[in-house]
Amino acid sequence: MSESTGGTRQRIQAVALELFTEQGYEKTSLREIAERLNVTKAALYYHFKSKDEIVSSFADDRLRRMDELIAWAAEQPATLATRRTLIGRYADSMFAGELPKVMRFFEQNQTLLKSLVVGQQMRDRMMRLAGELSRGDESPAAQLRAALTLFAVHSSWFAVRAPGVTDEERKKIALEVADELLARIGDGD
Amino acid sequence: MSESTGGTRQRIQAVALELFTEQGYEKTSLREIAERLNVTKAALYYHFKSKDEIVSSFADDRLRRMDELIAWAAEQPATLATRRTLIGRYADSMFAGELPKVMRFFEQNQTLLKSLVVGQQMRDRMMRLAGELSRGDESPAAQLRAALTLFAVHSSWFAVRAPGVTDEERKKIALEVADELLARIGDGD
DNA sequence: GTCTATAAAGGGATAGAC
DNA sequence: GTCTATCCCTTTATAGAC
Repeated sequence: MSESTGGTRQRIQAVALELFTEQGYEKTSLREIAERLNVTKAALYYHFKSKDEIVSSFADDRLRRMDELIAWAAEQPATLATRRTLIGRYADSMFAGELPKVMRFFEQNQTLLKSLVVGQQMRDRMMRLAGELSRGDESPAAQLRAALTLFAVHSSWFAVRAPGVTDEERKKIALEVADELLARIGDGD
Repeated sequence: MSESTGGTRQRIQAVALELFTEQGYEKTSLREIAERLNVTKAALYYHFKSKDEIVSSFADDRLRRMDELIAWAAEQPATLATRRTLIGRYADSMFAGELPKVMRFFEQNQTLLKSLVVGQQMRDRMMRLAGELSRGDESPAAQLRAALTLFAVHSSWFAVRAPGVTDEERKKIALEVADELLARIGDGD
C-alpha cells in the first residue's frame, strides 16, 4: 500500500511509453511528458532517477516473461510440436495486456537496442527465442525462418491492413503463417 | 565538373549515413559528423541547408528505384511468376551498391518514417511494394505474407548469423524462403 | 510528492571573414 | 569551400522551498 500514492508513477510510465513509441525516445523530452500529466519535470525525477530508468521500469517485466518462455523452451525436445507451442505462447503474450506496447516501443526505437542496457537485454532475449525456434536445425535458412516467425507475430499488428479485423483474428493469421514457416525447420535430414 | 570539389559532399553523406544508422538520427549531432571529417559545422551547412536534407539527399535515389520497380510491377499480370520476379529484382537492388545501407538506415530509424517527409515517402513505397506482391489476393494472410517476403530480404542481413556466409548466399536463402511465402498467395480460389 | 529556479551542457542554424 | 564566432533554443538533471 505504501506505493499507491495515486498511481502517478504508473501514469508517467503510460504516457512515456506512448510518446516514446509514437515520436521516438530521443525526440520526446521529459518536459513534454510532464506537460501531458500537468506536473513539472522535477516531479518526474522524484519517481525516476533518469530518463532511461523510465524505459527499464516497463521493460523489466517484459524481460522476465521472455526469460520464463526461453527457460521453458530449453527444457523441451526440439520438435515441431515444441516450436508451435512456443510461438503460440509468445503470441498469447504479445496480444495480452500492456506487453505488446512495450514490444512496439522497441521496434520503433531500434537504436536503443544498442545504447541502452535494457535494450541490449531485449535484443539478447529475441535472439535466444529465435535460437530456440530453430534449435535442431542450424542451417541459415532455418535461422531466417525462425526470425520471420517472430516477425510474423509482431507485424500482424500493422501489416494486416484490412478494416475491422479483431486482435483474435490477427493472432490466428499470424500463427497460421508462422506454422508454415516452422514446418520447414528441421526437415533437412 | 563544377560539382567535383573533392567529393566533400559525398564524404558527408557517407559519414552521416553510417552514424545515423549506428547511433540513430536524433542522437547523432552535426558537430559529431563534422569532427569525423575534420571540418566545421558551418562547412556542412554549405553543402546541405539542414540536417534532414542530408537524409533526403541519399534517400531520393532509393525512392526513384523503388518507383521504377512499382511501376513495372503494376503493368504485369498478378501471377506467381510476376511476384517471384518482383521480389528477385528487389533483392538484387538490396544487395547492390549503397542501397542496402539506406534501407538499414530507415529500419534503424523507424520514427523518422513519421516525422520526415522523405520517411513518409519511403513508408509509402514499401506499402505499395507489399501491395503489388499480394495483388490479386486481398486476404489478410496474403498481406502478411507479402510483408514478410520483403522482411525476409532485409533480415537476411542480420538474422542469418552463421559465419562466413557471403552476400550471394544470403540473397539465395532469402529468396528461397520468400518463394515459399509467395507460393501461398493467390491460391485461395 | 510536487513546486520554482537554475545550473551545465549541447543542439541546429546563421553571419561574415578569408 | 571552409573558417571563427555567436545566437537562440532546448535538453537533462539538481537544489532547496513548501
